[in-house]
Order: sequence, then structure tokens, then C-alpha cells
Amino acid sequence: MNKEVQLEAFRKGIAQFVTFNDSEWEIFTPYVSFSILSKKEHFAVEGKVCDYMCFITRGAVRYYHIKDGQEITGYFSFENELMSAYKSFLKRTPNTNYIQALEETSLVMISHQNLQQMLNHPILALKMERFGRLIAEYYICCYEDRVTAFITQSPEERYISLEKTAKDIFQRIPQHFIANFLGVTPVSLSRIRKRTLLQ
Amino acid sequence: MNKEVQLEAFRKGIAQFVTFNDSEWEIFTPYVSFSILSKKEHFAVEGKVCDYMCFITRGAVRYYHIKDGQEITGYFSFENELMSAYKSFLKRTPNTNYIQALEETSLVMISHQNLQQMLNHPILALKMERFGRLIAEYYICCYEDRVTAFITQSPEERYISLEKTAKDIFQRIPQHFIANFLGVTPVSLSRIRKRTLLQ
DNA sequence: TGAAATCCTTATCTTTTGTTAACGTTTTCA
DNA sequence: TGAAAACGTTAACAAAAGATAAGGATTTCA
Repeated sequence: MNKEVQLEAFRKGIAQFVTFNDSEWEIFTPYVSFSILSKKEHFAVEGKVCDYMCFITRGAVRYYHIKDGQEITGYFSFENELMSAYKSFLKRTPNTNYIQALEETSLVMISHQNLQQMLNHPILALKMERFGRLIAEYYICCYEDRVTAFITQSPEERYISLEKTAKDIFQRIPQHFIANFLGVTPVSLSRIRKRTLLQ
Repeated sequence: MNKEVQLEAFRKGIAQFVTFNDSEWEIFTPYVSFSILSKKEHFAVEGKVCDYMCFITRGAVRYYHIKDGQEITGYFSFENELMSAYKSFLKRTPNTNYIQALEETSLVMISHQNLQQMLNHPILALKMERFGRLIAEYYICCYEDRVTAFITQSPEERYISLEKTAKDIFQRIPQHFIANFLGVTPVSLSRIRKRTLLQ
């Protein structure tokens, strides 16, 4: 996929937040860069400050923590979604988790430095503030749902609703990663699946 | 507490996000209003769109869902914190949970309509976009930590870290609400407390 | 002030999850 | 291609959590 195509996908993907007219887009695009992660390559690691906010044009990544030497996967991002070690990127603090490509993954990237420059750019500033606000608000809503699921649902109920809303994820992501994401061990998810199949 | 005092507390409380100079503040303040919730009064209920974003100058509230006729408390907010049915307020969709005062609670409020006016105000716009962005980013970081706790920690570990970071909450909030917040039943939290005391 | 409601603990029993290990299948990659 | 790694399932046992009910203390509020 060449850069023009990726930029178009990016422009379309962020249109839910903010739309740039052609002259704004011309100012905007020089601030972005491109990268490809090979499978299993890390985009972010514990202890380092994350310098990029990304848009995935192809591929998938997982976010995981290491606790007692064990990897625990907390989240996934796929093509046409944003990806970053958000907290580290925003606060400029060392990252506390890892982000790793599950497949070969293509990225459109904005560095923190370039984002600051755009936030100070006379023409782009207001739109970029709004862009940042709407992205953050979007993720707050996602997080709200996710926390609500942990509070109000059992692991089995969370599995069932994932199965309903994103069945294809099971064809694409190893099941033991999904288990972590649901808040249980891989063994437990295997049992839940058997249980719910029988019912 | 009179309005002047509350406004000062508000101004100080949001200084972590954005600071207004005196002339900006003079434009800003007419857009805010005040309210008092008596104990057990609801600020937000399921099915209604939340029209206000608030700053608590005194008191405390809990956020809860009703599932199978049972109330499940998911979060709390206290004085000098922001409070809103955020998702409903932002998306203008019916709220899916309840917010109720745990004590008599004083609020400084901004209506959605007034917020939109400020976002269109020539002088305030940029600062308000930034304000909104920084608030949202702040809450994203909070949510990130909360989800991480559910993924990587057991209920007992979550209890222990709450006990470390916010011991005073146990003096102020009924324990069965805290149990829900930690993702367990009240009976289970009682057992966890006994267990961790003995160790 | 006194009855009702709220709240925490404890006990009992059931269900679910965690832990560890083993096994067979599939995938990976040198 | 072939050995190693990764993966999902199952079993067995231990630990934890859910559900329900009962009892006693505290708080609420008419």
C-alpha cells in the first residue's frame, strides 16, 4: 500500500472526528510519517516514553502488561483504528505496558513534537485542539463501556457479548489473548466456551 | 458556601487543565450555574440525556447501574472533582446509569448548551477546546489505570491498593458500594477484609 | 424516641475460577 | 522439511467468589 492510499484511508478514518479541507490537508500531511511493523515487532515497550500517535492502515496489534513474568493482554487495535500508548504519549511518562504487532502492520504516525507544532500552528491550532478533544472523548466512551462490563457482567457474559459484537476476532486473534482481554485465564475461557456451546 | 467561594474553588480546581485570566473569567462565569443535591437525590437517571457537566465543591456522589433489579455502584466522585454522565452528555444519548448524591452536595454546573456557546465564542473557543481536550485526556488516563487493574489484579489486590491509595474512602462510603466498585459482591469484600487482616 | 431501614459479618452450600500438568494438533521458521 | 514452539482442550485439585439467609449493630427519620 503506497503512501497516497494510506493517507486517504487516514483522512477517511478520522473524518468521524474532524474533516480537513484540501488546503488544510496540504498543511497537515507533511507532519505525518509512515512505518511498518513486522509481525511480533514492538511499537512500545515498558519504560520508554511513547513518541507517536498512530493510525493503523493494515494489520493488528495487542497491548499487554507483564506481571510476575507473565504477559497479560489488555486490548487490541485493528486497521482503521488509532493506536498509541496513550497515557505515556500524553503525559510524557515512561510507558507501563507493551504494544506488539500481531501481523505485519502499516502505520500512519504523528510524533508528539509534530502534534505540538500543529497545536501552535495559526491555521491548524483550533482544529487540532478539537481533533484531540474528540478523539479523547471517543475513547472515554469506549472505556466507560469496558469498565461497566467488568462491573456488571460475569466473565461468561462478557464472552457472550464479545461473541455477539465481534465474532471475527476469534478467527484472527489467539484465544489466550482474548481470555486476558475478558479478564480470565485461557483455561477458564476454554471452559466457558464449552459451557456456552452445550447450553 | 456562597457562589463567590464556589467559583474560586472551581477556578482553582480546573487550573490543572487551563487557567483563565481575569477578563476571560469575566466572560466565562456567566455561563455557569449552581445547584445543591440533597442526600440521596439523583443528578442523573437512566433514560434521560444528561445536560450538565459539573464541578463538586462539597459532597460526594456515586454512579450506579441497575442490573436484574440490583443496584451496582461503579464509581464515586468527591469535592474538587468533575462529575457528569459523561457519555450521555457528550453524545446526547439517553443515560444508561444513575448518579446519586451520597451526602448533601454542592455543584458548579455548565450546561451542554452553554458549553457549545463557549466553543463558538470568539475569545473563549480555543481555550475551551483545550479545556475539553485536557479533561478528556485526564479521564482517559484514569480509565486506563482502572481497566489495567481489572485485567492484571485479583479482587484482593485491587482492595489492597485501594486501601493504600484512598484509605479514607472506607470512612466515608458504605462498604457494599465499594465492593461493587472493586468488582465483587459485598459478602466477598467482607471476606477479603478479614483475610487480609489476618495475614 | 422508637420502629424501620441500612449495614456488616458470618455460615453454608454451590458455582466458578485459578493452578498445574499432560496431551494432541497446528504453526512457525531455521 | 523437520524440530521446536505455540496453541487449545481436558483433568484434578485448591482457592475464591456467588447466592442466600440469619443475626446483631448502627443509623435514619417520621
